[in-house]
Amino acid sequence: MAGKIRTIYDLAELAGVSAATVSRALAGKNMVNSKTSERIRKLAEKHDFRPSALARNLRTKQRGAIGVVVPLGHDRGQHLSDPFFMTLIGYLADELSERGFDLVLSRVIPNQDNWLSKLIDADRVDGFIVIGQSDQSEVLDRIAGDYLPLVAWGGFVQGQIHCSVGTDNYLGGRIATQHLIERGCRRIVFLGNTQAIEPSLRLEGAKAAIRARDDIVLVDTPTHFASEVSGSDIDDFLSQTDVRPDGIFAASDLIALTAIQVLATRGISVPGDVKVVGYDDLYIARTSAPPLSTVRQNIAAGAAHLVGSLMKRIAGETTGSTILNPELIVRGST
Amino acid sequence: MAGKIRTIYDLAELAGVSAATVSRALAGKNMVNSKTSERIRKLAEKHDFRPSALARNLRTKQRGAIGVVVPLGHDRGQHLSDPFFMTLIGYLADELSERGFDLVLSRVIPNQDNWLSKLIDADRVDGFIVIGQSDQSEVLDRIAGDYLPLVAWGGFVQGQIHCSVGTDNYLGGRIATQHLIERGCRRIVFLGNTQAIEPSLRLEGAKAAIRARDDIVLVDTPTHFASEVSGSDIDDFLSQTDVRPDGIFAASDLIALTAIQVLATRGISVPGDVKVVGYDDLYIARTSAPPLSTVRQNIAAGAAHLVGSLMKRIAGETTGSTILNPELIVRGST
DNA sequence: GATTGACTTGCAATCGATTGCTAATACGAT
DNA sequence: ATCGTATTAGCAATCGATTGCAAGTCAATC
Repeated sequence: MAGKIRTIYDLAELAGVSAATVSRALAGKNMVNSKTSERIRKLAEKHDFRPSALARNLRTKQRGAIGVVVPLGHDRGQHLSDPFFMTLIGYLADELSERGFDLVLSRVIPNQDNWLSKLIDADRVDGFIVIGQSDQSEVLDRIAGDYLPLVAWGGFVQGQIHCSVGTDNYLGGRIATQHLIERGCRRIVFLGNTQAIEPSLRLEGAKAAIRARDDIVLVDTPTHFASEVSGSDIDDFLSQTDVRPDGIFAASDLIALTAIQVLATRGISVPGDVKVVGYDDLYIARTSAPPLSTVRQNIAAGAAHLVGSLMKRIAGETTGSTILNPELIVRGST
Repeated sequence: MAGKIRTIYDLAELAGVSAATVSRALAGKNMVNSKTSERIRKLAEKHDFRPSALARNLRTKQRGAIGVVVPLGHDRGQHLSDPFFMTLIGYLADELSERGFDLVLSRVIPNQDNWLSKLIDADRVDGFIVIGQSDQSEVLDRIAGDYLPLVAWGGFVQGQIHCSVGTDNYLGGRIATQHLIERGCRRIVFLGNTQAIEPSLRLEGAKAAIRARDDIVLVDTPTHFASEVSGSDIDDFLSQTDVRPDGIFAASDLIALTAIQVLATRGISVPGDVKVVGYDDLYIARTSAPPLSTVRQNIAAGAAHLVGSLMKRIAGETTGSTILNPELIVRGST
């Protein structure tokens, strides 16, 4: 009975009009008489009929979906569970569904240069949001010339062609380090993997903060850190270095918390012996012991900008990159 | 030049055959002459042409995508960033893309009973994986009669109609509690929100573990705990209760770690004064201080079973629920 | 009474594949 | 030379919408 209505033709027959009219009525075009339109709408509601999105997409060449892609190598560990990415994806899901788009999630292992072209050719989505460009900036730049609807989260570097949204990592690194200096730190260690663009910018900022001071030592990152820095990495590093740090600037909250744990096992107190500042201001930063001082990235705002820019690009406009301001949040660890 | 090939008709013209032949050659049907087929394949490769998935889907009524849906209320906090779910989603992404399916992520606020029907009616995917059924078990059961391709992660209860994959929460709760008892705990607190099915089963298991013993007290969960239990919730609870616990069984690693932090601020040592056991065995359980004893859920295996069952159901078979064995992992917190 | 124009509606082409059926060709067997 | 049987290829319908264009209705205007 009620299950009979599958297509607009069925509904058209039921309503005694043509499929074209049904299509227009359901699409809310004011081209049709308001009474007819209303009647059709009621009927559709009653049989809870929804026109096939697929057929519409074929005709209109719109997909109604956005690809969210996280490039990560298997050799780099299980990245997709990174709480920062996940929080961002959560907000993206909200923003996109509000605008009627599905979110198609892909994780790719960028071992071939054409991973992005392949995704684009598959033609299943209207545009892409790339999260965590890591070291794939050239790939993005190469594509950006031909393919408009693509926006990336992450660091901005002078001269880049693709559109990115992110916080000012350089500034974030600087204010974090300045904060440590103000708290009296003189031997500062930076923990993070500088192969990815964002951490390396944060390190640059940190260097800038100590530039004018010759009483302060910044210990550079050993670049062999995996992007998911583990406790033993940090432990090894602290054993090797002859500088006993009194301040740690970590490139993420996760690294910072790991560092605090490692310090605890060595009997070093935070913030007594060493002060620690993180990056991101995730939920876990608030609940840790001690609560973590950190550089806040406004993830909700970031998601809104990513989607906003992408929508403009889908509409054919070009957009510039967006750089949000990071904000220092001072808590118990410094 | 190279950009001219958009449809199989273009390619057909180029190859001097009909579109039907191109379609069959590209689909790998052995109905076409192998030389013709090879030639067409080469040509497609050269112009890197891929037939429109959309048009195919319209014709074949297959979508090539799976909906992964996380039901959560806004009033229940930002659930999507729950590290357990996210780890699971990561594995699901792998399993699905291996089988050529896209992963369409939706978070829904189940404030209307028809959230699932709406998703199904939208007809954009071949099937659904529901993660974290929480209190929506009836909704799933109601749908399960009519709609085959749906599998849920989570607890299994006798008599349920829908297909679920999960660990034996009852058993997990029992072995966790037995472990605490063996370690000498006599006043045990369960922390978790028993409105959701999984935690409530874990609590049942815990009760079973102490049933035979009358020298042991189990303090029930206050049900007003939000599903994302916060530190202050736990703090409040510990203040209210007159039983000073010597063992805590937390319904998730996250809750367990939060509890350990709260205890630390009260000057209570773990595992000295109180022993704590968590649930899930996430990455964070290994790196916490002290490392967390916990009940391990094999997430990778779970993802494989979810996708496996779903594929069978898409093919028209029915499948029973899968119950994986939880495993106690003993670390420093007990 | 004819013309105009604003509103509505329907016809039919189109998006880009897939596939049942038919037709043509080749090859071996009788 | 004829027939039977595989092979191989093409025609045309189909999936379920959208939309440009044409046509019809009806009231207002000249």
